[in-house]
Amino acid sequence: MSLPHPDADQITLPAVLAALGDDTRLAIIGCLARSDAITGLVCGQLCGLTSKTNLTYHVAKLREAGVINVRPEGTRRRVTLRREDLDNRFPGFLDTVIASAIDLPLVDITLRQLHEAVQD
Amino acid sequence: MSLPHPDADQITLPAVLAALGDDTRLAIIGCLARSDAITGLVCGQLCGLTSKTNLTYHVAKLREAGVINVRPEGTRRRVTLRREDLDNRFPGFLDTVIASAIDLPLVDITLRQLHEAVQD
DNA sequence: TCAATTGTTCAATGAATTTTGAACAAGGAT
DNA sequence: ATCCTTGTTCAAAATTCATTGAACAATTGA
Repeated sequence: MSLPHPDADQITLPAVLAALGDDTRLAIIGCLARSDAITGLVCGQLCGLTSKTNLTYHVAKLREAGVINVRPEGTRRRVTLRREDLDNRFPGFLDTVIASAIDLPLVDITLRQLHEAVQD
Repeated sequence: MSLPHPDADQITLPAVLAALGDDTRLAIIGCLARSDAITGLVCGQLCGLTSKTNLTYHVAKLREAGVINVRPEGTRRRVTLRREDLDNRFPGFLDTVIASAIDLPLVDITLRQLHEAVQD
C-alpha cells in the first residue's frame, strides 16, 4: 500500500509536462482545483471522468510526476494538488494550468480564494 | 507557401502541454531558447536531436500547437519561439518551460554548432 | 463473521504516437 | 541545365500510451 511520491526538489518540469499533456489528467486537475483546496477529493468523486481502473492509472501518473498527493484514508484515497510544492518549484505555473483546466463558467471558488485557503 | 499557424488567441494550453510533454520537443525548445531570439534557427541546426524526417514531424507538432513559428526561407525553414504570443496568452509559462528545457542533457548538439547557429 | 465499498493488480487489447527509409520537391549555386 | 542542400510526403514499422475486465485486497459497518 505504499504510495511513493517524489520529494519537492525531485519534481521535474519535463515529467510534469508529460503528466499534464493529457486531457483526462487535465480534467482531474480541474476537478481538484474546483474542490476544497485542503480536503481534496477521493478517487470515487472523479469517476465521472473515466472508469475506476483507468482512474487508478491516471492518478498514479500524476502522483509519480509530483503533481498530486495521494493519501490512504481507510479504503479510500484522498487526492490533493501539491500546490505549495509546485508553486515553490515553478512559480505561477500551476495557476496557468488551472486557469485552462477549469473550463466552467460556474466556478464555486476563485483562484484567489484557493490561494488564501492554502496559506492558512 | 506559408505553413498554417494558429492565431495567438487560438493557442490553447492543453495543446501546448501536449506538445511540450515530449523530450525531443522540449530539447528543440531548449535550443531555440539558447539561440538568438530574433533570428531563431533552421531545422538543420536541430538535426543533432533526431533524424531529418522525424524533425519535420516534431517541428510540425510544435507549430500546430502555436509554440513556434516556421517561416520558409529559400530551401530552409526559419524556426523561432512565439515568445510574445505565449507570454501574452500564458504569462510566465514559457520562462518556466525554458528554464528547465535549457539544461536538458538530451541535447548532443555541439558547442560549435550552437555558436554557428547563433551567429548565423 | 459477512457483505458492501473503494480502489488495486494483472494481462490483454485498442489506439495513438513516434520513428524510419525511400522517393520526391523546391531553391540556390556553379 | 545540373548538382547540391534542405526539408517534405508517404506508407510502414516500432513503440508507447490508454483503456478494459476479471480477480483480488483492504477497510468499514452491520
